[in-house]
Parts: sequence; structure tokens; C-alpha cells
Amino acid sequence: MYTTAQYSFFVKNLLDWFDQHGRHSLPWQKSPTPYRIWVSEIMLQQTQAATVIPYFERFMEAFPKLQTLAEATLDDVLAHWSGLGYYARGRNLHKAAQRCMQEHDGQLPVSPQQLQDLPGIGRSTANAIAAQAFGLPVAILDGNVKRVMCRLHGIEGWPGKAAVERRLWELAQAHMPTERVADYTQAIMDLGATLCTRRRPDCQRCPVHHECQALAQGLHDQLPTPRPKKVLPTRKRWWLKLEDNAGRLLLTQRPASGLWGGLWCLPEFDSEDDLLIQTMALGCQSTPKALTTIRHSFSHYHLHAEVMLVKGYQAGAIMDASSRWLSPKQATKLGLPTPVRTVLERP
DNA sequence: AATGCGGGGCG
DNA sequence: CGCCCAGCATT
Repeated sequence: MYTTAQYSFFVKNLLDWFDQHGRHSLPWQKSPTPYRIWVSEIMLQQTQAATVIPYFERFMEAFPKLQTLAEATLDDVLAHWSGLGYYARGRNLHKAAQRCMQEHDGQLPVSPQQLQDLPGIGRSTANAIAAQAFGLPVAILDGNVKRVMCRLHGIEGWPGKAAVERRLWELAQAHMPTERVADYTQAIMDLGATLCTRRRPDCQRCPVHHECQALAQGLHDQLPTPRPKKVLPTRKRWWLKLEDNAGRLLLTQRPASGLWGGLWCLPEFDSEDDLLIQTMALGCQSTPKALTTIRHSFSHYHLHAEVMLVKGYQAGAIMDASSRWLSPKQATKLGLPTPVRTVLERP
């Protein structure tokens, strides 16, 4: 029915470590009913165990059974959720309890698929409940397990990518034993939470470090591959390098706010047509010629500026508060067309 | 203060 | 697939 490993060295080492170092007296571990495990899993989705414990105790006192929860008012449920945050999950918990009353004879369903159909329960949480409450050998894949699998098997690529995530599910399931299913589930989460941490994992103490591919390759602090930075949009602009017949260069000052605020720069246009029209309006005789492309990257976009060159400009009448003629010597010195803070010399 | 993360849900 | 939620840990 499910693909599982034989009782591997991995599982033996992990469970031996868990027996010695794992947590065994969490409130939901004693009398681990499906309902208690479910509530704990939802609470643990968002908060560390130490914080969850008092909330869990109070919640169980107020709503000791699934039926109690289903019959409570939403306000009462949310009041007991108060302080945990993520209230949508409290609402989902309440709604799911009512659905269990209507659709599953007042019980949580056993099958992972039916669990997953309840609000607030995705694939990993469904399997966490099925494994810990019903002993089904179905793997979880939360952030902890993803990290462990990425490192153990040297998986590269961002786990949010579908292909990577599919592979991680396969690996997680392949490690799942058929015995001590609940302990194994708790153990692999504990490993990720306490030793195989996101930063500076404690490989020395790891019970499976001898079979960790990431450690062997020195990649243990580079895996899992972080989410790619959002691809930045590229903005195309046209810059005019206008030289007059004395070799002087026209600069304009950018608006005080915004990108390169107040800096002096070649005149910038949103399109090549704009540039050509404006150039003609200045009385230029020759057609601007593509000189080079400037590439700049900012935090929020890439800029490609096409520099268009006009030489021998004769009209010479351009002068307003935001434009300057720069002497040939200055222009060379500043290494234009990079924007500059000040223009050294008044015309 | 800023950044990155993570489980589920939705379009 | 990408985006969103909204709170936390980490730096």
C-alpha cells in the first residue's frame, strides 16, 4: 500500500537518538487520541512546542472532545486561541470539527486523503495525524523534514519548486519505517528542530551524520537551497550623449526624489522615439547613433540604458535650471555617462 | 529594523 | 505556478 524502507540503519540510529534525547512527555503524547494530536499539530504549525503547551492544556480543558469543539461557538474557540495568532487556523479547526460531526460520525477520518479534505489540513498535517494517531506509515514533509532530506541526500534546488518537492516527498516516504511509526515521525521532526537547524546545524551530535551527503560535501550550511530572489524586471531607458561643437557635454539634473535623486546625468528618455523627437526639437541636424548600453542593477529592477550619441551640436541654446554644459575636460574626468553628484563648474 | 521563512489556501 | 497570509526567529 505504501512504499516504506526496511528497518534501515537510518531509522535505527534516529530512533536510538530519539529514545535518548527526544521529547517524550509532551501533553499530546500522553493519551495520544486523534483529536488531541490533531489540535496539537495545528497549534504546532505556527508556534514552538514550549509556547504551545499552556494553550493546548487550556484548549483541552475547554474543549475536551471533538464534539465539544464542534458545539462551541466560534467566539469561544477564538477566545481560547487568543495569543496564538493565525486565527484563520482556529476558525478552520472549529469548522473541521463541525464537518467531522456531520460527515464522519463525530470522529476524525482515518484516511490521509479524507483528513486532507478538512479545512486547515494539508498533505503533511494529514499524514502527521494519520501516522501519530492511527499508525499509518505515511511520511510528513514539514520544513524540518525538508531540511533533513535536502542535506541527507544532497538535494539542490529550492524545495518550493515542484520537482524538488516531489523528490523530497519520495525520499521522506522511502525512509518511513513500518514499525514505531509515531516515534519515527516525532523523531525526524525533533532532529530538524534541534540539531539539523536552518543555520549552523550541530552535525557533531547528529545521529545520522555519517550518511549525510551535504556534510560529506561541505554543503551542510548551503542546503536547502534558499528561495530564489524574485526576478527583477528590466527597465529600458534611452540616454542622450549630446556634444556640442566645442566638445562640451549636456547634463541634466534628475528630480530631487526618486532614483538617483538630484544627481546629474545624461538626459534620459522613456523610448527611442522620445529621444529622437526631443533631439530634433533641439535643432539637431544629425541622427543620434547607438553608442553603448549601460547596465545597472537596483534592489527592485535592472536598468538597461541605451546611450545615443550626437556630435557637433551647434544650436547651443539649451540652458535651464536643470541642465548644464560640461567642459570636455570635466566630462572625461567624471567618466560619464555615470550619474554624478555635482557639476564642478558653472558654464 | 530588516530579512527570511513556512503550511495551507486560492486564483 | 505564483501569491498571500501574518507572526516568529534570526541577524
